[in-house]
Amino acid sequence: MTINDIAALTGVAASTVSRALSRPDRVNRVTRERIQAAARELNYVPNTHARALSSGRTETVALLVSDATNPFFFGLIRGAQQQLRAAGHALLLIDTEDSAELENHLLHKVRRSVDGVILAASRLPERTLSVIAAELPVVTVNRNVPRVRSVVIDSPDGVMQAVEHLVSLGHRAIAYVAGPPSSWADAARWRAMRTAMARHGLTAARVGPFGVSRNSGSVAADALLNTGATAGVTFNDLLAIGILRRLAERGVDVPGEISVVGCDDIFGADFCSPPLTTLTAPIEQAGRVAVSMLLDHLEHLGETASRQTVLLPTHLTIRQSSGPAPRR
Amino acid sequence: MTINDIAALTGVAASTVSRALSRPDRVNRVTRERIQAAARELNYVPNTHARALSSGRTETVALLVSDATNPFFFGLIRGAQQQLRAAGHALLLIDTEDSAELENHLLHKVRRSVDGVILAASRLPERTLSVIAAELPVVTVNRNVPRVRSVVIDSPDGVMQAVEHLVSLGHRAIAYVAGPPSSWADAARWRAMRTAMARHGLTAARVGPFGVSRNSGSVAADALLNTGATAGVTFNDLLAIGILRRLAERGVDVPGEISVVGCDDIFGADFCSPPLTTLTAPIEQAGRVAVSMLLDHLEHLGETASRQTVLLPTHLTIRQSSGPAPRR
DNA sequence: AACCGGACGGCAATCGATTGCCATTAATTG
DNA sequence: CAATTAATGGCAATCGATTGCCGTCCGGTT
Repeated sequence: MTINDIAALTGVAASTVSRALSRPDRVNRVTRERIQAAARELNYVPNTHARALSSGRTETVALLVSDATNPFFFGLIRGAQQQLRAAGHALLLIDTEDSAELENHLLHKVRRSVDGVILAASRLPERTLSVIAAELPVVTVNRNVPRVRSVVIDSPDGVMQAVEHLVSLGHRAIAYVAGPPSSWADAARWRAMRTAMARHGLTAARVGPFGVSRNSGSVAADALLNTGATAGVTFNDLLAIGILRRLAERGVDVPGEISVVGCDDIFGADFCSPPLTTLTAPIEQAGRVAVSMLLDHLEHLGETASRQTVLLPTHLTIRQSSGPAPRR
Repeated sequence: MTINDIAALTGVAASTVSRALSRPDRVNRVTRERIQAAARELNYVPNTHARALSSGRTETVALLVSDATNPFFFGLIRGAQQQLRAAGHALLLIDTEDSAELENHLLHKVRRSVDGVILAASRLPERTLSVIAAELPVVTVNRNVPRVRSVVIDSPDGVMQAVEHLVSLGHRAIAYVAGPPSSWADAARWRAMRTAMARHGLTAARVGPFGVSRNSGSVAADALLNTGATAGVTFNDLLAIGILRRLAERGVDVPGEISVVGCDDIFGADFCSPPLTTLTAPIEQAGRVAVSMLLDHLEHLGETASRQTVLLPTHLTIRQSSGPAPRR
């Protein structure tokens, strides 16, 4: 089942078999068809590693996520996987465990064994990222670095919508519940939050940073209550759901006493209790777009990129975790 | 940054470098250390593909899931990923889109590029599975095939617990909400359900099969109500959560009018409303164990396996979706 | 002194495909 | 009709590591 077996069987040279299979126009129709028939017959599958070794193309893309258990990434993985399969590429999934060091280490390790990488929620400093992008095709998700192509979900815009929503409901004291300090998205959201608040002559409170797990939600909920805010916008839904649970435990009525707005609209946001008002992000699409950009880039290496950054819109999905500000 | 560069730099043959790095005891201490130092210096990372080509070992394992969006698999992916990283192996994630054909096709495709595969929720017939297992190290999850090692989550036992639970609450008419017909686990659960019911002189109703998505939950809920059952045990939590939503829409009180028990205890099962009574499965552990078994098998190829099947216990986690049977 | 065996390291084949280059043949053209 | 060009397919090098085999050196035996 190697190219040589087929060559022997059809009485041509191995190189011809190779061509018949990968550059069909380079070989005569009848020869080609004979070869292809034989290949099909023998159930031939080219050896990925041999191909990679000689051609340099691996047909494999690595997707680095900071935490494989975070439902946010499920959509991303799904989208990426879909698009990659359509292109006949494989998906190497890598969990960086939220550590910049590990991320860097693993990146170096796979550098030579993939065609490119997608960095979802990279924790790497901008400089490192630039270096890596120079030696390996990279697409980042939710992370903007000069000269590195990226797909970013426009949650800052969404955060503004969220603030408008809350302000229109009479909220004046609104807090931002922060996520990981090394998260670019976190910084962007906080910035947007302050801007939006300022527009109404208000200033946003801020609590955190918190880890992005439901457990951190307990601490976050308590901190949120301490600010005296009547509404909180959280870094992501996981945190928000955790907060909701803690508030329920403490007997705090949501949205009666406090409103909570999440971010991402992950699996579960629509059926937690109360269902979460959140910024719906096109996560799966982000995964698909990231792959498309990467593959596109791979095909036109050397050419100047048409578009370096794709901004995906979000919208506020209002459910039952947000409501009118309580009367004082 | 190849083995040859290091060889040139240290003035030894490439073969010596290779040995110094992979079979340290085959080379003199001082030579070895000189080489290792140089390797570290140059930030050398062996080329995966070259290594795979000559040695046959790829240090890569494929994980095939039937649907990457199903939260059940998240835990599995996570567990597998963890264990693989610990062993320095890579994870190739493959989504078979619930199609036996595609699964088979993709398996053949990756056959030569991985050391082994983990089949989570395989849709393949037993015969095909046997054939594949003969030519490639395989570990299945939740699927029992002779001569193929596997880790199975003992949900049949859990189903019995669930039935006991429901019967003790006064339920007599209990229905099983079935999943995909090609799912081995589904068959096993249904069997367990009938056995458990029979023990009490009862017979279980059965509705389905349904696809495993929340949307199928709507249809399933209606079908479930039609049976007149006062309780339903579902193939999995995703379905159960979908059912819960539909029941809420229709104004049916859970557990007042009907009890619902899920299976797996996925993310979300604890915070849907009402929180779902379900069979808690050690999913992440299953992923870890599957990888361990596979790696272990790889190390002792040829030897007779110590244990072919690992059975992981489940337990019933009682939440608020199950309660006393309604009075008639 | 002759011999033996182990430690060490080099040589070269090998894994399976890709690809630049060249030879052959056929077709086109002035 | 000679000559240029295009189509086709083979040869052999190459990618980067691994590994079986062999030679050399050295210390220890008898």
